[in-house]
Amino acid sequence: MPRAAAANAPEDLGAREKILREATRLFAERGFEGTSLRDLADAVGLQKGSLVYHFETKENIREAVLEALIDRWKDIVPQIVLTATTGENRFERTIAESTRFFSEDPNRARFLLRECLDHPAELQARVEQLSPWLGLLADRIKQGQKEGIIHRDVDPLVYVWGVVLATIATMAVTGMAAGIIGPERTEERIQTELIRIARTSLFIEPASKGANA
Amino acid sequence: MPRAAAANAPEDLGAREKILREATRLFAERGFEGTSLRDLADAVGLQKGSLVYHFETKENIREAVLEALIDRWKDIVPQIVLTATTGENRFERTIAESTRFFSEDPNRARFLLRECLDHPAELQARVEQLSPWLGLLADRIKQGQKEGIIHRDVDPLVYVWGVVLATIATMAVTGMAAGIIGPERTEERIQTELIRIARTSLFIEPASKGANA
DNA sequence: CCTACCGATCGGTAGG
DNA sequence: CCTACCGATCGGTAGG
Repeated sequence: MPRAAAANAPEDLGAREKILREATRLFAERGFEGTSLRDLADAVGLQKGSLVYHFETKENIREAVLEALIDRWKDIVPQIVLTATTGENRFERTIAESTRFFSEDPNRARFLLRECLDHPAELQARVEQLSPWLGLLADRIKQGQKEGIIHRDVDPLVYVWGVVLATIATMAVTGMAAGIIGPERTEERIQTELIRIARTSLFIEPASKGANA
Repeated sequence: MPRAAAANAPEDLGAREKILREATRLFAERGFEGTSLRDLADAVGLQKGSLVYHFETKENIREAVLEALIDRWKDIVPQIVLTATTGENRFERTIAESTRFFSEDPNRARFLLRECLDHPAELQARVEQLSPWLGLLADRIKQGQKEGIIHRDVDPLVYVWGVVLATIATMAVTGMAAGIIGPERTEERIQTELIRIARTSLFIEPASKGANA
């Protein structure tokens, strides 16, 4: 019986994970303030007292969801940086890997975007933990500038931040775009154009695929 | 005394506008569900019963805030389209005008972004009303493609949607960026890079200022 | 993990 | 536009 925070008995993991999964979805769709413990308990199939048993407070559930999301993100970032520095088609593969995390579950993007709005200071501190990794990507861009294959007037860190933010925002509201750009192949067209903008605004000349150092 | 929706007596405009102004701010900062009628009444300096007297329901306040925001946006869009089709430095001036509406009050961007998350279907319908204007911008891009000054592989509508969304998202979380890209000239650097990305990914060659048709 | 229950606050009404 | 008040729901507690 996990009365405190850290414990995790065998059967317990299932319950905690189920709660976190449904909480991610509901917080993403309706927001933290728009989701009651009752809503969440119903979605999981428990009584709300049981949620308190596992997490003590609603606020703790929010933090656990954020923590789990950022942990999964951290697992992926090193791989992204590696992709950005080795092999062929680096750029396309880097963007694709960055996008996948959010495109495979847009609720991650929605939850993160809501957190940016609800708790900007906390999110800023979290994102600063990723600074070293973003710095590595920025260094790659600086190197490309010296090599003459990347536009000299790119602001490397701002560019990286812009691409990350644009990816999250695009994925978060992906459903809305259909009304403007038409219902056919909406997601694919957005994805393609996002990559095109990111590539064309970065590299100097050969915009065709496979042309990156 | 305006008992119904449409009325507006002389002294009444002041109260309604005050309520809408504080509601925009609070909904932007804390979200609709995170703002109680009590919070709003305190901010305006009234009793919450008085808010109900003016708007009948909390939901009506949300709709009035959205309506007011979109009305102000609609006033600006035609001017933006005009700028995009005449005069020198069209591109820079077009982006600058598009950005100003949100940069002069980031709470507009925050509220709109929250609405996109809270009520995607409703926002989609609203944005569709702007479709003709966005279509005009897309037409300008298509013309530029024929003239050979804009990349042929640009997806015009998706590009326009992407720039609008990136602008709103950037302005909405502008405070967070300082943690990543440093505290100096943060906003200016973001603005500059956003314009650079938009310009470079659109025009084929002469990226220097003043070079647009 | 459930049942029963708590004070506080919610949006909204009534009456003036 | 205020005062007084309503039932419903909120997050959380107690006890098992």
